[in-house]
Amino acid sequence: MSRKSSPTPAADPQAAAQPADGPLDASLDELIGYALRRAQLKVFQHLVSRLGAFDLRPAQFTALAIIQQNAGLMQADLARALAIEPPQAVVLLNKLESRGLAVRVRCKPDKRSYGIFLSKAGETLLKQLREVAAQSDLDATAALSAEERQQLIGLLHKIYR
Amino acid sequence: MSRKSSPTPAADPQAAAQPADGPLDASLDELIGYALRRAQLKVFQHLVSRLGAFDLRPAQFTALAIIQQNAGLMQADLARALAIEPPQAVVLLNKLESRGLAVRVRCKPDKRSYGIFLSKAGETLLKQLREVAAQSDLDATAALSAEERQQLIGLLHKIYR
DNA sequence: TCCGATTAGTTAATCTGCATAAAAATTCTG
DNA sequence: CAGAATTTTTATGCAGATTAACTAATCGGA
Repeated sequence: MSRKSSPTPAADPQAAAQPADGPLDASLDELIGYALRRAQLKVFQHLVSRLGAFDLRPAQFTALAIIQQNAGLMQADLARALAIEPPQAVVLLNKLESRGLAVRVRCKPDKRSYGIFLSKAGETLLKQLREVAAQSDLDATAALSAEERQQLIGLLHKIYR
Repeated sequence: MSRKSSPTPAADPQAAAQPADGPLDASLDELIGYALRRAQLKVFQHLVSRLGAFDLRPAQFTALAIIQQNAGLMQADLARALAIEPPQAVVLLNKLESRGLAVRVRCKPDKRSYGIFLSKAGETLLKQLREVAAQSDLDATAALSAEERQQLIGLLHKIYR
């Protein structure tokens, strides 16, 4: 029995899987949100399987890219950039650091915070990961032409910019 | 390590407290997967907040649409269509049934399985929900023109079809 | 017919990801 | 210097999802 009266239904970050493939139709294909979800799921899962070879998850890959692009940033900045809460940034960084991919460096002026940097190994790995991700992207969107990909990127940017 | 010649340029807390779209760049914007995820997140969260008024989540809305479009289907079919595991379909259906939106009807030839149907109330609500979802879609993609929306839908369909 | 294998659905235990809250350390301010 | 504010960390809890195990019903051959 579900005794879930749900007093606060609004704050719901990541929800369950919505769509799928199969013979069944939901007659929802004209909704951008529905199409977005299904396409995103496919591309995402593709990337997950590729990053699995490195025992990494997409969020960790993204974190590495953010750290490289903003070397020396603080954890709070990283959390904001990833749209996660600070405690999550801690566990994420712990993993990256325990693998020797990133390092926390105490800030001289403010000893509360750290500057975050990629290690040499992190830099090297990230370079590989970028190639892997780019290839995964191409594979997952093999049905599109190069122009269509650019078109799609442009449209998506308009939505979230 | 490396050159920290620029003394902590990360001191850029920024007033814009927007989650995923902050001042920080990940240099990942040319990846379709990255753009897809960010756009999907925005549109999805928009829909979540709209459906919150009905105490429903996107997966439940999708389930209603699938049930309507495939009246009499079995739970295993529903699970497959939603890309979820059977136990999850049970929870989902329990919720819908306890709200009087869907019904399980014992199959005559095979008393193990049920046929799933929308109730009258389910039909009525789904009609509303389709309008809500369509409006949410438009709101979340207000930056796009009508043509661009059609273009986008077409490109997305190519990815997941 | 009867017994084993299979299938549909359910239940329960567990895992995971994420959020909220509180704690610890440091800095800032008046 | 005392108190407020901040950066990070720890602790706790919750909702969603997966696996394994259980029940009930059907099927298939000896």
